[in-house]
Amino acid sequence: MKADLKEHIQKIIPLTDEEFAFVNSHFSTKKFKKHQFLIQEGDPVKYSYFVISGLLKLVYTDSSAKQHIVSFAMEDWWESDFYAFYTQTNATMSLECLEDTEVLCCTLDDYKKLCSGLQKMERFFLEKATFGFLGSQRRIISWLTSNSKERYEHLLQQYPSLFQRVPKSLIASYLGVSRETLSRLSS
Amino acid sequence: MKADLKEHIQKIIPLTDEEFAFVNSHFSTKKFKKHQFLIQEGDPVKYSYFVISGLLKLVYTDSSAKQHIVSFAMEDWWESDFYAFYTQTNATMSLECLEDTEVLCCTLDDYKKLCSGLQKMERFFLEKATFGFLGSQRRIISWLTSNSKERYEHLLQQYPSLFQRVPKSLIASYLGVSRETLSRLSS
DNA sequence: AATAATAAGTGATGTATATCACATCAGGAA
DNA sequence: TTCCTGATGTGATATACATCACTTATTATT
Repeated sequence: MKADLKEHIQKIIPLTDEEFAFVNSHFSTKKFKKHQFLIQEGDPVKYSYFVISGLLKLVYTDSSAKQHIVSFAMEDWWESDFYAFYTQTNATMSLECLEDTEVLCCTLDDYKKLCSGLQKMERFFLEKATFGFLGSQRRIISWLTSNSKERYEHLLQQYPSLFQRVPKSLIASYLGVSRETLSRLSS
Repeated sequence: MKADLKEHIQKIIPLTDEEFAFVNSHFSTKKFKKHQFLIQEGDPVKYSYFVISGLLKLVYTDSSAKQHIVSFAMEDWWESDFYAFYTQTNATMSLECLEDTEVLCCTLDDYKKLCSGLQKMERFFLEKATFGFLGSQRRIISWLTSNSKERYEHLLQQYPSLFQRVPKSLIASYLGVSRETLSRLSS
């Protein structure tokens, strides 16, 4: 299972077995069932998660109790309420399983030790953060330049598997349109 | 002028004079006049920029030649077409002066040397990338949860000075509404 | 198997926003 | 000055999308 993490890191930076043992010691494994919460809005955020298997949704609930999908997290993705995690404040979002899910967990303390103890890991996280930023920027550009139908088709093309795994109402919420509109777009 | 950079870095990580001299040696200074381009769509992106004074717009031009403001960059901000910069590909966006602007320039090569040569700088850039990501995520959430008027008011409250410095048509483009709609919102 | 809950499609209607057209005003260049 | 360009406001109209209401199909629960 933890072999997944090693491979994931190696895509960016090669690690010796010894180095990986060090990395490994900063993670713990947890399993969750569908519908379980890894993070609940209002609670402290203890971990940053690396998804080994399964699927999660990161949800922001607005003042009128409407839920918005901020992101999905599938195999090989990192997810958390990162703002709350880094600043050690309470969660403003929730993280919930859409399928049975297995994750590796890393506390902020372990994250910092990992970065200080092994410069390669700081490099690794820098690369992750950079491309995370670029991904968000692309999503913003897609908002600015495309209509709902184009955004829908772009997502379909980028993550076809997602459409097999989650109800369309959640896809709609991620795209920022109503489920009725999404239904009409796809027909 | 370069004192600005030192102060900016020190907000995150203290540097000795010697360390700062090392950092400094990886930047060059450039000045641009209003309407000049730092990056032109289609050209290679040689630098990542730190804004000392002035104001820039990062613009994405869509297939129907319509311009969209991806971001503004003011004093103390880092800006570039980061995807093109990191991957050394050609720019898909342009970066243009809205005012006379002075910047510090860093090549990808120097960026890498900075990170390898001084772990503090890798830490610094990791923090910048992380909070850059979080900023973009907040902007996405604001898209998902708010209407145009709310997004307008939120921006006004967050960056009141921007409204003194740029025409409202550009604010509209940043918010993703037409300039006519923005005009009606603000009245 | 029976019942309930969730997912998905679709019509009718209202609303926010884009688009087009035009008027006004300010600042810079000849 | 006079001319031009860019910025801003505002009416009229078109359009994309949300919302509400209802139906049908699928999946989960007892």
